[in-house]
Amino acid sequence: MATVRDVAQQAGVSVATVSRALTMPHLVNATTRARVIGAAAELGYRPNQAARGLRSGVTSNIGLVVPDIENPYFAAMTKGVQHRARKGGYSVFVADSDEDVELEEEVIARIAKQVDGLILASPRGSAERIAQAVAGRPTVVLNRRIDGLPSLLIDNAAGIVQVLDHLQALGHRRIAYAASPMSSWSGRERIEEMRRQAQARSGLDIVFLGSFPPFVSGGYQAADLAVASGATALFAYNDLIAIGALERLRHRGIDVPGQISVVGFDDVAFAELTFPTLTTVAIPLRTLGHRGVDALTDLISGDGAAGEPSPAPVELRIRQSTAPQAQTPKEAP
Amino acid sequence: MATVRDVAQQAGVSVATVSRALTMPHLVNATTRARVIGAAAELGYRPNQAARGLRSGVTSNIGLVVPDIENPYFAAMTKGVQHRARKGGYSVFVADSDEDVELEEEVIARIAKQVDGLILASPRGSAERIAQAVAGRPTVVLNRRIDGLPSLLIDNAAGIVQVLDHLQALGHRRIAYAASPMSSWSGRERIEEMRRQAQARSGLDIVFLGSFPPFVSGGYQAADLAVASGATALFAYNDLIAIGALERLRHRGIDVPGQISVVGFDDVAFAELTFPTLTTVAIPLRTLGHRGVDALTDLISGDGAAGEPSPAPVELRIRQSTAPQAQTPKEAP
DNA sequence: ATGAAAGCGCTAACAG
DNA sequence: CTGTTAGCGCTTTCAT
Repeated sequence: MATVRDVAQQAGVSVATVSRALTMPHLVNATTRARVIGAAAELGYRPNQAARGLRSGVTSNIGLVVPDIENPYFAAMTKGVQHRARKGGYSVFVADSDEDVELEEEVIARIAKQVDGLILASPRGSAERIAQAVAGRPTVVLNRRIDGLPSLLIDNAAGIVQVLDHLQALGHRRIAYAASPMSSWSGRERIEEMRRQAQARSGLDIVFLGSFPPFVSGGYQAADLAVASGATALFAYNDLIAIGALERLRHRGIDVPGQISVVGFDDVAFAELTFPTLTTVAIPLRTLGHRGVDALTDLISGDGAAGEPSPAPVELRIRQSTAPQAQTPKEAP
Repeated sequence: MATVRDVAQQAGVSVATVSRALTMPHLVNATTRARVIGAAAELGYRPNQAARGLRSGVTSNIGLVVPDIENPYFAAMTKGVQHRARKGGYSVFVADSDEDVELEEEVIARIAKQVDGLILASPRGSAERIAQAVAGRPTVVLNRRIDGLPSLLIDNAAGIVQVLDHLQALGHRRIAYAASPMSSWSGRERIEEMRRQAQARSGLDIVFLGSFPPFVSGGYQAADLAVASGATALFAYNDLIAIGALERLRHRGIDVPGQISVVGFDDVAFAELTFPTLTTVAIPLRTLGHRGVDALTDLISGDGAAGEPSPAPVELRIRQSTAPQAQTPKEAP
């Protein structure tokens, strides 16, 4: 465990010079700099970030808070954050709150002092309490708006419009929407847009179902209700619900998309591996993670932050789970 | 950002007393303790772990290194680690090495000084260089053996025996094995056991295919080769390959399990959502994460470590992707 | 361009 | 039981 002192001794200079040679190379003579670098390499010296942070206020760490790292939605975001963070020289604390809002504040408090900033991917939980938990730390929020904190949003409304356009074009006139709990920010945003569209579109009958837990299990419930409602298409709050519905419908022997079309939202990794493959709205999850890190570093360095960026575009991925309404019950194309 | 000093002032005691009241409550008078706790709460004081670690050598942080956080296999392990770590009062640095061995050493070096210990879930990469990168830090390795480091293994051999027993009982006599690259430790362990079983079992013909990348894409290749080999069953190194094979076979119109049975390994979350659902060997991934944290804390505190623990048991989960060899090509039961 | 010294927030010795 | 002091490893004035 070599320290600056060891390197200084080895190089025959003071600790201050070692520090300078490593962090502000231009302030030190080329020859001595080389000696220091050499000594550091020889001893396998790695600076102690904690000590560095204590003195300078810069930890080169960021914190990421997710409700469930095993959920492919958050796993993809995390991947994006990790990737960009590494490139920026940051290490990342990942805090999994286990879907527990109380725990979320606790884990935030635990890491807050050890990071330069935080990225929150917390769809649930009270905005005020979250805002208060991060108290002062530079913080970016993903796919949610919290007053006073910069947010990176996605264009939920556009996704919904694309889905409804698609389903209407296929001749569907009665569509079931499987909503998430209203505790979810994007759940609220999506259902509001659905309501708006239900008003705006004539000849379209939207049946609101739920709420359902935004997991595969929620889809089991949603499928039965959708069938009972007489809808010819089921649009789920997210892919997990849609995937659960697919499974339930298969168990019941109801053909998708022959008898009912199914659409998800998010385009998680497995959406193209289901049977039938899932038509869904692709969110740039990895990119959102990238942009989260970028926004955070901007925030930390004080520059940028020139107004909220526009919501990230989404894209409808048409796969096998949707087909024309009148199609005879056979395999999808 | 309240510090000990602020709390001390507020409570009318010295900083040392504040520190004691918070970390060794039994050493301080009940009345003053209450005053300190009160003052701390009032000011919203949270100790700076970095400073604490610098002085005491205890950071209450652990590091977890995975090749790809988005891979459901590692996501599940991570979940287990997170969960247990939180209960133990630890925060966790998660380092995603992006499947890059060089990067792995780099990220380890970056976090090593900020943690009390490391958990490595790195199937690839040179054992020596890894052992050297963690140099001195308490470290536990998951599902891999590295000389000099405590390992938590799983019973790969038992899993393979169970699969082959199962397939033989179903009448399969010619089985293709889709291997992973030999850079993977468990890949080597599994193929060795397959070779051993191929020798030991008479009347069983094992066709070794590959290696294939241990991802869904690898399954596309494996499926075609398995079919061409005349095998009636395909046993894949892991679930991702198996899932890829399932998809490829479906595209080719080859019925599973009617024409060929498919078996995976790992039982990742998605394995029971494929079509047909995947017969596979369940590894207690979450539990492995738990045990990793436990082993690490034992290692840190010096106690325990009484010899290597026995490999974690695995369990064959028979689902729809396997059926008797002679079965007529129709839907699985 | 370099060194000496102070100090980030905290805990561990050492007194009392 | 409590306060004083030193110092973890590092960066940053302040001198020189």
